[in-house]
Amino acid sequence: MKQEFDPKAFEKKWQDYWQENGTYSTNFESSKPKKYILDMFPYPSGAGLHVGHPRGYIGTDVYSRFQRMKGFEVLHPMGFDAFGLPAEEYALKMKTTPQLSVSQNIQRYKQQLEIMGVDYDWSNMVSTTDEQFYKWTQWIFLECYKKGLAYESNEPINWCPSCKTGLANEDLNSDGTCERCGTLVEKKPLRQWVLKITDYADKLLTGLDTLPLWPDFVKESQRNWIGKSEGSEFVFKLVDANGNGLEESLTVFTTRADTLFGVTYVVVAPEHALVTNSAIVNKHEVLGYQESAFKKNEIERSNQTLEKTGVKVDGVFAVHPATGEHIPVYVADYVIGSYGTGAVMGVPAHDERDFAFAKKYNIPVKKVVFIENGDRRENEEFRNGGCGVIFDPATQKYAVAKWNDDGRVLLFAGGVDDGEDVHDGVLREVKEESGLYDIKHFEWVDTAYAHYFNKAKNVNRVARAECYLAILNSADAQEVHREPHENFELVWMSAQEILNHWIEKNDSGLHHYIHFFKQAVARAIELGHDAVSSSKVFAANAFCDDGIVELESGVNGITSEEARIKITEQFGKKVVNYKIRDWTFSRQRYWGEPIPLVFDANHKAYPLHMSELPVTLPNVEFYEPTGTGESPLANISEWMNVEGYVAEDGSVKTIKEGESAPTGVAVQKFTRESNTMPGWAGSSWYYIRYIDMNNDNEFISKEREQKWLPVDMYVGGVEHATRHLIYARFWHKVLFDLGFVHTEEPFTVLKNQGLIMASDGRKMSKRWANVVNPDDVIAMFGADAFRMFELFIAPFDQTTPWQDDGVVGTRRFLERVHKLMIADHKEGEESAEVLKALHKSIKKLTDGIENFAFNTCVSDLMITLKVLEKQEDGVTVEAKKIFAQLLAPMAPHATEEWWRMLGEETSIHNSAWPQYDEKYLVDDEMTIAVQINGKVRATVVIAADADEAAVRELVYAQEAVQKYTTGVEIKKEMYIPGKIYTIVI
RNA sequence: GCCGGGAUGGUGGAAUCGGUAGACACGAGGGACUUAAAAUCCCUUUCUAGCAAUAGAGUGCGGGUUCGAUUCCCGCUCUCGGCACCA
Repeated sequence: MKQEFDPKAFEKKWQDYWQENGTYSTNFESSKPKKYILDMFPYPSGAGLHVGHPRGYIGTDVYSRFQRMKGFEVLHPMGFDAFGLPAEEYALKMKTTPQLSVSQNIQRYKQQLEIMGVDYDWSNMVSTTDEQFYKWTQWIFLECYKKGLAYESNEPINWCPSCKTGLANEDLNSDGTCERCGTLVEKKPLRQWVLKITDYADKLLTGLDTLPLWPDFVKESQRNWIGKSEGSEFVFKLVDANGNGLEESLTVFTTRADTLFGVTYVVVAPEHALVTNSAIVNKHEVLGYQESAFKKNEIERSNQTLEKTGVKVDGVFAVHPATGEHIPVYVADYVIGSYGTGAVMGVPAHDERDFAFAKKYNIPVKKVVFIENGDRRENEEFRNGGCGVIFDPATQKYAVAKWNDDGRVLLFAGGVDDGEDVHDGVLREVKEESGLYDIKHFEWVDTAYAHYFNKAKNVNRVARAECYLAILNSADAQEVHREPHENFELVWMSAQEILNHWIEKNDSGLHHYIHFFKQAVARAIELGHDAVSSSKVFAANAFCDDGIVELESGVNGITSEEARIKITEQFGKKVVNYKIRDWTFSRQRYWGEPIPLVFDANHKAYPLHMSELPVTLPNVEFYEPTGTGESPLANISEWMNVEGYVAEDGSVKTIKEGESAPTGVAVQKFTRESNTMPGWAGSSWYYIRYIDMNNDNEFISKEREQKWLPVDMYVGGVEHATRHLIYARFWHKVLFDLGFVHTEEPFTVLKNQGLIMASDGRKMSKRWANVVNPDDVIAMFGADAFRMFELFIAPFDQTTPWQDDGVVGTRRFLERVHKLMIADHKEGEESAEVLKALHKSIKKLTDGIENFAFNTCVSDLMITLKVLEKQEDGVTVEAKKIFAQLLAPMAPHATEEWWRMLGEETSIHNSAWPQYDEKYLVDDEMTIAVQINGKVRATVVIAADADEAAVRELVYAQEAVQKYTTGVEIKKEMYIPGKIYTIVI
């Protein structure tokens, strides 16, 4: 053993030793309990790994080493996801074939992982591009096909003109550009295979509730992506300009059935079938609009700030399902053709988008949902009433009642007598209370329901209050006779002053006044009377909250929730909608798994027989995408065209050279499906294959599946929160329903490693020239120091910047450990101090590694090392061994070296994880902080079993305590055992 | 806009069944060793005042509960992520 700590001298040696001796190989038939620990396998790009990538691999490496030492049979495999666009693009750029470049990239990745000393068993590695692997990817596709989950479609799909392939929704950025190249995708009708993931939408959603050990944000992202929305559908019959019924009708989807009576128009997406209806009078205009809408790209269409556009459909009217009213029909591209029914009911009063549209096209706004203020109470007495917002155009001020007792400012308001018309009643009250009789315009603005307690009468009340806008002709006031309890006077204020006053009061009882007032002012501005109020604060808008719905105008209403149920039952039906779309599974590219189907002369599709798998990719020189909607494979006639026959099970068997069909079976010509699968296919099930890599007969044997699934710990990047993790869960659930796997979910625990940013705060990227290469760090500091720093840098799941000069800290630590290890052993009994430090450390590390709290584990070992280092007569060999074992998962090379040096003959990584003994953990004395008025003024050290009286005596013996307590009255004191003695003076 | 995280020294971060804030590490400053430098070792390092003892302030901001709040409650700000004209 050298005196110097020299990682270069032993790292490679042990890496070779571990591989040669199968130190980490998995015994699948072991009787030990299993732990399946999995990394999201990398996509081997040409750039290699930077220091951010291995963070997750190091985390699972530590975790799997720990579990192995704890006695589990561990499966911690690694592989490569290498089909798909990026690999093909890279090969094209390098003027080579993807077969070659992928195998080179895999070699490079493998090397980089190897020098980190990660505990993969490389003899158990998968690549999605291996024929023996994708044979089973094709098999799973066929199972989906046979179950009716794969269908051929010619619907317009996302087409990337640059990548020359169709893409799934999941392959797009949120702005509608291609995730690969940033090009705007087009909608293009294309023959394609689609997987019915929507059949599993509900299972994918409810399954999330069975995954308590997944990060919440991942589950939330998936819920968003699936986008379940429960609502109602209503059918609007259509009539022509003469009121004659048309054959077609219009079905709309809404989550706000309670607003049905507020519908003043209906609107369809440009894609909607109605657009081509023969009854339309302004066909030219409507089709022109459709064309211009199709030309808009996703960015333009999805830009909410963009003004809404649309065209009225002349000659066709919709019949309101409840009122029978004939209402106008529009085409507008703010309606999404692919969601719901592609048609919506327009409720300007209660939907912001409809409001904006209605304002632009002068469509009436009809309010049917009214704000509800305060909590519902028992035995409420119903009252009708209202209030007035009084505006004097001459002074541009509003009249309000200022109460003399508390200075509050309120609207002029009053109750309406039984039998009296509300409009007239409120007008009368407003005049009488304000004394302002010369009103030229009096208009209803809104209604509210307010719950309150009337102190004077001692009753709970709910008031239906109508708010009116009153525009004065003149502000001459008549003298008002007020009752003693009407202790207020009229004051004039600007709209902003009144609003500020109410906002300051922060009185929930005023909420509906603020709601009323804003609308009244907005209306005054709209009518051209108020020219000074800020239009931003007083902008007219839609009321989109739930409230009270009046099914008949002016009649006491029901809640939105009740109304949705009632209206849906009466006029429509309940419907559930999902945002998630079926999975576009065809790629018009070379580098992917061929879809194992063939077509006969009539383009009837047949699955290939199991014996035909794998359908291998032909090796070719040219594989550029064609852009025609077929993959380059379509041009390889010797591959495309096969002779075969339909077997008994309906699948097709091809006839190879020297073979012939069974007698009596008709031989036909077939053409292969030329599309290939998307890059996500192989990664949707690879975790299953690791368990039974070399099984030629099944994708996994029943026994191994039963024993090894599900994955116990799955670790990877946050970027896979939706796509990969939805696809994999989807296939797993399909395999579950087919009886091939026994669990409904594939991954029990999911953890995401945080990103490591460059030290400049940006993402590490060639583009910014800020990439730190792990090979360089390892060359300088050694693999163990690198690994430890990756663990130490921050909590595992937290994004954090890389620090170039940080690795030196863990390197120094290892050098100090080395010094300790090579020092002479202490003979005889270990000191109590060392035992206590070690056992505390065992406890801390055991909990810490289990919880992925690696950063605090590293720091804990540093603290423990300090205790060991300061022992003047050294530490025993047993203590050194325990310390090495604790460190072994994080620093596998150095600890292996020390372990052997200390006389062990088998690998430290197969040794048993140390157990702590509670008896070493108890302290014999405790430190109590003394707080005086909440501030720590002293600490006392006393025997751990001291009682309160003893503590108190010691506390008051402290000079620092006496300084504060002498001659002062002690108001309160208490002792929180083992922690705090607190005194209040 | 809706939903979900986060905010602590010069830096990365530690401590949350409420109980001595700043562990551990980097960096910085000082010292030892050395002809010198590197490496190593020791000391200091939240801010303000003070030679010091010490005092005051302090966990994004404003309130509240409590003997005591980084931790719990209410109201905000900023920031990162997911979804977004999804009716």
